[in-house]
Amino acid sequence: MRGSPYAYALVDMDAFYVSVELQRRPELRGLPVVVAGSGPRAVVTTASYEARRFGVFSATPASRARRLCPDAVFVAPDFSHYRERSAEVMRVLGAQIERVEVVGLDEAYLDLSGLERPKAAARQVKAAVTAATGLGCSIGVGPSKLVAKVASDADKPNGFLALTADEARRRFGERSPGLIPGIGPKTVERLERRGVKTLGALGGLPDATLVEWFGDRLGPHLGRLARFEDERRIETIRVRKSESRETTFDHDLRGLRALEPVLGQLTGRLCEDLARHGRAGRTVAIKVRLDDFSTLTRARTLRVATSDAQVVGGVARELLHALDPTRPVRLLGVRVAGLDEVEGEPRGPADQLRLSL
DNA sequence: TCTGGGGTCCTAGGACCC
DNA sequence: TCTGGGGTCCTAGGACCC
Repeated sequence: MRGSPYAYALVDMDAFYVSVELQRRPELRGLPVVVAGSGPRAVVTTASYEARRFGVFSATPASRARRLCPDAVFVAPDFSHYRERSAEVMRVLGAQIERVEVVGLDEAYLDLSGLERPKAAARQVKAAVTAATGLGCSIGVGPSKLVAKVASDADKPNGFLALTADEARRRFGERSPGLIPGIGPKTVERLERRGVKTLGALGGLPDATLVEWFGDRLGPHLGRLARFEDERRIETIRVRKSESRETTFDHDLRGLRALEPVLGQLTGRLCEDLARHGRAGRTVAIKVRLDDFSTLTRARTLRVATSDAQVVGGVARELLHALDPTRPVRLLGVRVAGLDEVEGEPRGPADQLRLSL
């Protein structure tokens, strides 16, 4: 990118799950299609652009989606299929560009730094993805991940937009801070309460003010984001730090008697997958969401990492008994964290010596 | 008819150590 | 007795992302 030694692209697959389903069921093309679970508490995973016109988006409760768009075709999600199609897409990206950071099933950053014509390279990637998979994508290009991401969001579906940081500031200066990934609804509200309604206004605030409002780390960070200042680099390898299984009940459950078998099933699934991948962790945690949507977590850290269902299950059960929720429970989850630490043993002086050598 | 599932990172406070 | 300061580990909650 002009003036910057760095260049990144963000590739975002257009309505990915829906697009994948439409390839299997082409007769649905042009119709409002919604990928969503079937239970009473299901939410929309992805909505086709036709369905979005009715106000149906990702995370819309399925019941509400039905009301907003009674003619929509509902399709049950098939994540193992989406994972396969995602791998196909990522293989195309990897064949075109050396350094790729996969962000989710439908998103990836490309490092275009050092290429003579980064924009041309990104256009070529877009064509290659569609040629190889038949799926559409939108690509943003910029001198930082942030500019690339916001540019990709600004021109979709089937979009392509390259911006400098300066161009991004000018183009989005009057837009809400919520446009920036990392500035969510809570922060937008806190800003609005203080009269800050645009990215331009936020970016122009003195650090001292932002520190006063949001603390000495978050405050200045928000200012930098608003000015599209972003130093993050591509991370081609991500180490998973925790793994969890959780479930929301169709109807709330009450009492340990009802919850315990579910906890056992969740633990079984989690530990089986952990063991299969040779992963283990030291911290066992449970998560309980009550009928009022408040969420409680309890955790205990062990001396030794484990993926043993008996061990994890025993700790999880103890945590649940100690918590003993009296209100009806709508969600129960179990998590193992600390997966990235040294295998097995706690860190004594000998380990520290070994690690420092 | 409210609000999935799987993650990451940050903050704040307490315990504990030197 | 009127009271350090820094560092690490841990827990709980919360914001946010795809």
